[in-house]
Amino acid sequence: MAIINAPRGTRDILPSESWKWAYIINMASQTMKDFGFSEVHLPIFEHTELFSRGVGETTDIVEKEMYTFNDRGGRSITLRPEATAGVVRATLENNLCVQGASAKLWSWGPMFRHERPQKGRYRQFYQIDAECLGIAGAGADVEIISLTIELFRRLGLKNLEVVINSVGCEKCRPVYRQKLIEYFEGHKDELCETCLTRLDRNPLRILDCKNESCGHVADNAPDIYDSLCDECREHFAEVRKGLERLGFSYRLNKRLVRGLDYYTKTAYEILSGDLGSQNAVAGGGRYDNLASSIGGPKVPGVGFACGVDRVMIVMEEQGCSFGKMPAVDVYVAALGDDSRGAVQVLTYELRKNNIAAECDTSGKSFKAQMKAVGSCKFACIIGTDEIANHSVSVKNLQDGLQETIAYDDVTEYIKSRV
RNA sequence: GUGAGUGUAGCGCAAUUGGUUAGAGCUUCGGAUUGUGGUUCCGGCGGUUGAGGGUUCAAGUCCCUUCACUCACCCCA
Repeated sequence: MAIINAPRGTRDILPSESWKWAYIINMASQTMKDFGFSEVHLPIFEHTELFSRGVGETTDIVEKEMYTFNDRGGRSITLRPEATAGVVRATLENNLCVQGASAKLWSWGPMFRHERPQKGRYRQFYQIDAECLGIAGAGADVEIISLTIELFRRLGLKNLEVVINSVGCEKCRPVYRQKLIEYFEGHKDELCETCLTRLDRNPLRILDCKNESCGHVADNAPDIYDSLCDECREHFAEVRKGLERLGFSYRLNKRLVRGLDYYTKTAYEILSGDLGSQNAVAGGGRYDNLASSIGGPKVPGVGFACGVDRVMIVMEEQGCSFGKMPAVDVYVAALGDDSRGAVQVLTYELRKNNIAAECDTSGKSFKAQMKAVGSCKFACIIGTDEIANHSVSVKNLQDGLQETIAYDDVTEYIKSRV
């Protein structure tokens, strides 16, 4: 019988990598704390409706990428394809944003999208996510963008590009949408097949199409900046001013249309050239209508998601540091079977004192145990002599010098030296 | 969902135009005067060549099917 393997698009994060993941998450945690964001843990599955209404019925995510199933009660459940909808749901449900209060929340964990896997794209992938809810002003947008940039700065990522745009609001976007439809109607024969269906469903997405012919048509399409209402125009100007004040450089891309319907006003992405085709390490924007689209009051929000898998790829590619790999400091070796019990006792004693210690439990010979010390700093050796003297032979594995230490002093001896 | 490429030991690889019993290296395990690691030396374990079928005297090698992985399209983190 063939061995069962992990489902397509999933993978195991093994010891050789997991400590690097911990480094990234710890860095995120510290950065979030410095920016005043509080961590939340949310469900990995939600009612399907949350995403179909929140993310948008016509988005690729909802149309073809969700892991949806009926649970035993007949409810339609979906493994979260993104984090924002869940955070907004939790904020409303727990009244974190009532009476003018705002909430700054962050989270991290797995997301699920049924796509064909490739470099930097998995069916189960991990995102670090931050959301600022209840603040309509551009200051919140700037804070979120600066948070993203600062996280990457701390992680040591280089050669990133910040791309921003404004996609308008419920007042001005319909106007722009109509202009686009009128324009593209006149160039139907030059559009690709998918763009023809986008024409009446989501014409903004045509701007984003990478098809050459569509690109040429889109080059001459009406400019969104000519259609922005005063409020959106001013908001966008303030975001840009804020970014410049903080000394960030960025690129404007009026064709940046993100694949999720809930974005209003600010949309941005952070791109890396070291990722291959999937070049976004983070993306986000403002979503002032999301709360009301899932049945809540109108609560403005802005946030971002960062792909941990992709950050990892870029960091490896650029040779970034992940800090020190965790290592055991002390190896306790038994010389002769009679001392195996004493070895386990001493090992536990060291561990109780927060000293990382290891001993053999598989019956290895003394020689084999000594071979296993690896990168330890000290070896503690217990044989019949040591048991008789109530002592331990402690060998410094860096200089090879060995001392005999009274058993009761060993923990202190090691503690002061690791 | 579409396209291309790749599947040989735990890992990364080799095997002439199809030709004996598929090989080294690393890892692992054991050993080198029976109480002392990293280096070195010696040895052992390890494979239904992804799976199934076909062509052939003969298939890791050629053909078909299938599965998996990778990259790309699409879309995005």
